[in-house]
Amino acid sequence: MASIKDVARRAGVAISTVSKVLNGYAGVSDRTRERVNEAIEELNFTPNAIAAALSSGKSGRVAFLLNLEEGTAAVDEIDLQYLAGAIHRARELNMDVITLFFSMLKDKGTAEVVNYLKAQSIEGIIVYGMEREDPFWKALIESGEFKTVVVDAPFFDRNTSSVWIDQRKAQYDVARKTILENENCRRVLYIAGRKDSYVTWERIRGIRDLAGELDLELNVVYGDFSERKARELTFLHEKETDVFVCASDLMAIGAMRALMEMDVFHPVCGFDGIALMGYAGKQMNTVRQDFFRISAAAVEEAERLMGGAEGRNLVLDYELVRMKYQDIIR
Amino acid sequence: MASIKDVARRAGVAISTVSKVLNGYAGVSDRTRERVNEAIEELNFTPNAIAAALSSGKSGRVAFLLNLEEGTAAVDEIDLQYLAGAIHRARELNMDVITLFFSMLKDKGTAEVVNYLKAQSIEGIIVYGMEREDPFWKALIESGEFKTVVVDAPFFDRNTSSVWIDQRKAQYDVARKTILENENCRRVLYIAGRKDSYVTWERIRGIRDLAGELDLELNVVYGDFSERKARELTFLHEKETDVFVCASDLMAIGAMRALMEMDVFHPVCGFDGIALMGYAGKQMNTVRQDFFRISAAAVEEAERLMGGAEGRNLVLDYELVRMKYQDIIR
DNA sequence: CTGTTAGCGCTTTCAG
DNA sequence: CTGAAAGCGCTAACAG
Repeated sequence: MASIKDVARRAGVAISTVSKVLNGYAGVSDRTRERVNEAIEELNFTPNAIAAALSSGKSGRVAFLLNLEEGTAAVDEIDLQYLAGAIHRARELNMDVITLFFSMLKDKGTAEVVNYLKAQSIEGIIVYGMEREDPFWKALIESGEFKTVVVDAPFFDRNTSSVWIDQRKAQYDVARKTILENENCRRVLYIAGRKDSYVTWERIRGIRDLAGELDLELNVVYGDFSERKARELTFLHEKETDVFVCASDLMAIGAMRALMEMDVFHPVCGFDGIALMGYAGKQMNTVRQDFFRISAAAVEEAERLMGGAEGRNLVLDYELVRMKYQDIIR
Repeated sequence: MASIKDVARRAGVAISTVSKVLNGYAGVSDRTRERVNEAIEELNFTPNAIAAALSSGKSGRVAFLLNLEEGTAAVDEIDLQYLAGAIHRARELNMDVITLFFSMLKDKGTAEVVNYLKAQSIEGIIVYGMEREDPFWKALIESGEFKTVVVDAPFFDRNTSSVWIDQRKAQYDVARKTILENENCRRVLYIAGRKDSYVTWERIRGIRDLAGELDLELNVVYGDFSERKARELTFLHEKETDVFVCASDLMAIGAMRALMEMDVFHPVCGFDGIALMGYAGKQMNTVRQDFFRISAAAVEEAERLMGGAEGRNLVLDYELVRMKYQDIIR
């Protein structure tokens, strides 16, 4: 591989000049810049990212921390979209993302993890699906060692940003749409997610807003994001329920299956907009979160923080959609 | 962060000695080694991986190249297991894996990609799902610039290894089991995968072996790993078929759905062992490939190659299983 | 605007 | 067995 030295020699300039050109710094005459670019071209030179990182002390490396649960197809889809979004955007921004699994770290102490990440020259962390009370993350964030972007949890400070959609409003919207589209929807069963999840609470607030506004009879139960549990809860509460509002598509599928088995109809709505939903064999309203874009935004936000910006709460928008059967093609 | 210098000073030795201890080289007395280790301990020192990489010219970095197709839940599951396996093993081996998507590279020329990877100090590549005639990979591999591990394709040379299960035998086994467990299975519809996929041909050889041995009437059709196509093919051929042997679980699901819709029974068997299979609502035999382990093996193999070993063909084993309904939990 | 120079933290000869 | 010293390829003052 050609090095910056070769380029400098070829262009007849000093390596610092080449460096300036490479990094787009001012203070290089057009003619010199041109000659350098020519030399770069001719030598097919690409700067060595590792050397640049060591020298500048800036690696542009972000750890992408996934909290993989037991292999579940729906979650796989979401996680993989998160990953794809992050990797694509990172590539565009010339950053490195190092994918890690939470399970690889959680049994270690904060100090050890901080050490590991610093040894890897990781400057930023992107965390998905943080839980309400998560001492591990809290400690890591509060160590102040890393720029952190938290996806789907409202945690931000000087060097931490949060990125998510307005869960409360989204839940309100999708439920409202579903209820207004159908007759006789006074009695709502709200199948919420896991209690320890931040989004769960936001979404509950959304359905509560709606219940207050439309004077609905609201029953909140917890399905823990499980299809099976949602199915069971649906059987259990069918008699006293008009409409089933679910905090995830997977649970909505569970609810719809139960209804199909009982051979009764009630409107159901979901949340997320996963492709797997098609398996319910019906249509339903849902909130389409663009995980790819959310994740891309998280990477951008990480870059912003690494550039010295202050943390903030970044709220992205969402879409209400009616999902139909989708063929699953491999 | 403490540096090697701090450790050296604290232990009262030279940094080169510390380096030797860090890398487990011989030629350090026990007493010195001990003192160094103490100092490391006390300073909570972890060597800077970037500096080590720059200095030694060995980054231990592997690009993990996923060929994501249009988001399909079943593939998501497989890809994520591949990814998880690779990342875990890499962490254990103290390697870095950089996840990349094929789609990010395929529109670039080989030279450009080689350059990019080298700039990132990537020494090894792990490729999944290479196709039969893939000029891009062929060129990349033949550039000889990287140690390559090819998963699920029989491509190996001096610095390329292939890792996979014996697809031919696995297909033979699972079909044999299914046929022997059931009566009247003389007429076999084999729903193969994509023609451009290596595994497709191996699996076809497997079913051919069996057809020859048991004197079956074999009809091979191509379902392209698509559930929908398998479903259509099943409708089309039901009359003249006794047993449906599918080259993937997803296609097996498609076949089973068609049979359920026609309200007829025929044995069906699949391939892969994905969890999604439960959605068929029935049981079926399948080949369980442990994607996690395959991927871990691929990473190990990459390390072996980077250590100077020669490429080889590594064949892992598999399991025949009868999959049942699995709850999908988020 | 351009070039010189001193590192970044570690590895790796090579003398002692 | 131990230590001094020369880089790895690049960045970033700092002189000119």
